[in-house]
Amino acid sequence: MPLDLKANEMKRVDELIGKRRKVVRGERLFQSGDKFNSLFAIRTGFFKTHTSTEDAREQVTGFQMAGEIIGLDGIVSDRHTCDAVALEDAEVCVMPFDRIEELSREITSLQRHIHKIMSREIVRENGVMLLLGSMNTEERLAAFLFNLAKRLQARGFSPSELVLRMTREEIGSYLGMQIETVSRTFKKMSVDGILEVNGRHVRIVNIDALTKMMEQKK
Amino acid sequence: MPLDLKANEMKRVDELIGKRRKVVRGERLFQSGDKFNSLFAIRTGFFKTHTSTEDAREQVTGFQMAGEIIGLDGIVSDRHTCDAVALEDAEVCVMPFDRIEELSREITSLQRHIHKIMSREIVRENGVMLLLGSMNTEERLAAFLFNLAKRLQARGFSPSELVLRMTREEIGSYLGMQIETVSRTFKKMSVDGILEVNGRHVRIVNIDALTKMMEQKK
DNA sequence: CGCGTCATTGATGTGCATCAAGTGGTGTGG
DNA sequence: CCACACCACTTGATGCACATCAATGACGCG
Repeated sequence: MPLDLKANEMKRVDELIGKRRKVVRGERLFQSGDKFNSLFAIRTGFFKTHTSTEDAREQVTGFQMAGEIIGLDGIVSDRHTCDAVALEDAEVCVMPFDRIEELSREITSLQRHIHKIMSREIVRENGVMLLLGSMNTEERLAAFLFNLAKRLQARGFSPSELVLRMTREEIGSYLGMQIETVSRTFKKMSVDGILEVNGRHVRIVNIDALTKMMEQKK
Repeated sequence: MPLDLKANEMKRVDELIGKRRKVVRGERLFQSGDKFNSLFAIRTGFFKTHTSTEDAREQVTGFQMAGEIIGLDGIVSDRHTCDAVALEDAEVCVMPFDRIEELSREITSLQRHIHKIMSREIVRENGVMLLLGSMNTEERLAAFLFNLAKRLQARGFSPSELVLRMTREEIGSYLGMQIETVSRTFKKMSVDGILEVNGRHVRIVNIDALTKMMEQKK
């Protein structure tokens, strides 16, 4: 999201996001129970976040790519309530939340920016609830791919050539379906001429059919 | 959540929440597409929020009771993205968001408070995603009732005597299940001696069994 | 280049949706 | 004040979408 600042403000925001941290593939940026100190802005790489229950059940709650913010879950209780795992080597900006609050008291546009980021996450999760609560498996996978494509496009990548960074299992967890069902649904969509699927390489052949598939009647 | 203020701060926050609005049962407090101006704090009554798609599909995204805040979805795009409907006659405080931001630039504890409210909503939605994505119908209903009971208890009501303000259909929409399944699951839990169910009057007889039911293995 | 992880594919089972019918409670108008 | 209509809910019968079980195939990377 855009955030226009005056030169002197820019400088102060820059120093806020000065510290960097590298996270190698498979490593956790934070995990449930960790003390919350900072938000993280992804510079490069790809993450998943997931919650887990005592009985070892896991639910992937989101996939995040460059330019997105993770860690918002930690604010409410000063502890993180989910895990963030790098799905490929990544680098993040560490943004101490105290400093964010301090600065956003002075820089109105930053304050608004933070609020929008949090609101956007709420709206995003509303969308996932809609997906999980009322769509069948085909619609879910279509919505998932469409969303990925849009985000890649916004970053200047091709919206039709996707390289999935997550396993079928992680997709399944996110979409509330079993790994075999994910696989079969990919197959069906490729038989139907909507996708070309080759492992983690997915090409969207018919974007119109894909969008229609998201809103098919039950 | 607690919010301790000095006397002069208190006064200013008080005037922020000065304006009231009554919403009769069935009426919408706001709906998708409405311009976003204010957050709403529920003084009395009970609400549901739901999203809808073009193809008329609806998903209840939450039920809110006295003391809770609604409208956070509107911040990101300056428009509401869901509907808020009163399930019983209600009164809310109208809190202009501009004023909230203004004040929270001056009152640090208010600023933190707002951030926590938004983060809490994010965490709550994570929980719903877990529920929708990985629990069976019994577990979902158990989790739903347990959550309601906790919130009522926090407000000084009995945690075992519930009067549901929503229909079976609304419960079903929230939990991603059909109305008949909601009904049958209530029945089963009452046969199992966990609940006593009489229409919208529900008594939790065996809270231990209820909590165990939330974490049964798949 | 071999081994383990990830993905595919087929066969079978089942939890929940769907279809269908009926009950009870509540408000309304004759 | 009763009869009717309407709505929310329940209950039973049936079907299907997706889970589960099982086996094999194909990478990717160390």
